[in-house]
Parts: sequence; C-alpha cells; structure tokens
Amino acid sequence: MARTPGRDKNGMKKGTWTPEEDEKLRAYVSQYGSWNWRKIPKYAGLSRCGKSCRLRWMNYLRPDIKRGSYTKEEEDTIVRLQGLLGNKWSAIASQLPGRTDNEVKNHWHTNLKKRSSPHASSPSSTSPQEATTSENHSCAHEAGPKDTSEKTPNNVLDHPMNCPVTHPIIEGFASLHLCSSSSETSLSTCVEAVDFSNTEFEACRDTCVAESSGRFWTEPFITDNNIGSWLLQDEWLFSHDFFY
DNA sequence: AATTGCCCCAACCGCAACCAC
DNA sequence: TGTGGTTGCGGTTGGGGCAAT
Repeated sequence: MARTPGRDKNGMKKGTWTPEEDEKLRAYVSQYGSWNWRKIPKYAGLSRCGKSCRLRWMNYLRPDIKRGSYTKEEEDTIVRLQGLLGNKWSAIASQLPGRTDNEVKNHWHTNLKKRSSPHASSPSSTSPQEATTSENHSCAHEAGPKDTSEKTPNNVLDHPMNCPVTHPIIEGFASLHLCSSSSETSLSTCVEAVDFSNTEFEACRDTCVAESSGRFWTEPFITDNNIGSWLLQDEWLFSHDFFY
C-alpha cells in the first residue's frame, strides 16, 4: 500500500513513514506547532523534506483525524459539494470534520465517482467539475493568465452561463432543483434545462450575487480554501436548500 | 497452493497562490 | 514592483492487499 522507502537527490528519505518517524513528528508538532514546515524535519530529527512532513501531519497524524468508513451522510455531502464546487477537495473536506482532502479525493475516485455519474463511461461526456472548470477558465471576467489568450466574443457574456458569478449558482440551482426532482442525474443536462427567466432562479441568482458582493471569486474560491465554510455560513443558501 | 489482476490509499510531484522583503 | 521562500492544492502513481481463477 505504501511506497518503497528510498532517498531523493538531496538524501531525504522517501516512501512509507515508520512508527518512529511518526512519533517524532507528532511529538514535535504537538509541542511546538507547525511554525515552518521546511525547518521542522531538522529540529524534529527527521530525514524528510518539509513537504513530506506537512503531508504526513495533515493526512495522518493530526489529532482530529477521523478514520474508518464513511457514513451515508458524509458520502452525500461529498457528492453534493463535488457537483456544486467541482474538485475543490479541500473545500469539500472542510465540511467533513476529521476528513482530509486527500482522503475525500481518494474516496471520490474509488467509490463515489462511478456512483454519482452513471454515464461516466463516455469520455466525451462533461462531468460537473469539467463543466465548472472549463467554463470558468474561458470566462472573460476572470483575470487569470490562462485567459488572456482565449478571450471570448464580446456578446458571449450575454448568456447567464458565461457569467463568472452566476455560473456556479446556475449549477447549484440546477443540481438541486432539477436533478433532484427528476430522474435526470447529469448536471450538465440539468444546467441546460434551467429556465433563466424563471422567477425562482432569478431570485436565487440575484440574492447570491448581491450577498457575495464581488467576493465570489476573489476571496473564497481563489485565495481561500474555506469556500465551503463561507457558503455554508450563508443563511440564505440554507434557507433555499442550496445544499440539502 | 500459486498466479493473476484489480482495488484502494498513502505518498509523491508539479504548480500556483501567498507572503515577506 | 520584482523576487525568492513557503504553503496549499489537485492530479497522479506505486505497491500492498485481496478476491477471483
């Protein structure tokens, strides 16, 4: 299951962690905290790179790590948030106390992916996260290096699906109001079925945009891994069944 | 009992964001 | 504003475990 122990070019140990190494790291971080992962292995007496130490602590040694099988509720949460946020594993994991992003990601790929997308056998079909990321990257409102060479036509933003703020909202609306109320499980199909003149959708969109007041992309989505926390703290989203 | 092939998960890698100077 | 160091994230891989043959 684990990797064969070895050494990298700097002489740092790689591969499976031994119980002794775990104990050293646990003892050090518990006592002194994670003040600088780069230097911690040296002070903790470990022949590991800081990155490896951080990963080991975050995914395995942290005292609040919850191990064992997933509950139905946890799995439902993962599927729901994955459909809404895409592969934002850290954001999804933040809504599952004791679960790590790595663990959630693994569980998704090994168990939930096939279950949540019965048509996943077709490589050309658009998965929720693919839809989200590809749309986001092609949106002219998002100021990122990847976008500069791929400007969309001027009128393309006329369509709600091309707006960087409303697009995720549309997907959330579609996944909850359409996918959940019909036999249709493909998010992309549900998104296509959204009636943009529908008053319920308009209220959903306007409120979410107004309350986010511009932070939708800049704060939680891009610079903060607590998107889930931010969204879940939003009473409006709760009252409109955005997640349930 | 031996072999094969798939499943699962710990760990690695590359990249981007963040931050301090 | 630019640069270098650090941290965090998501994709991918390696290999042990185990069921099937």
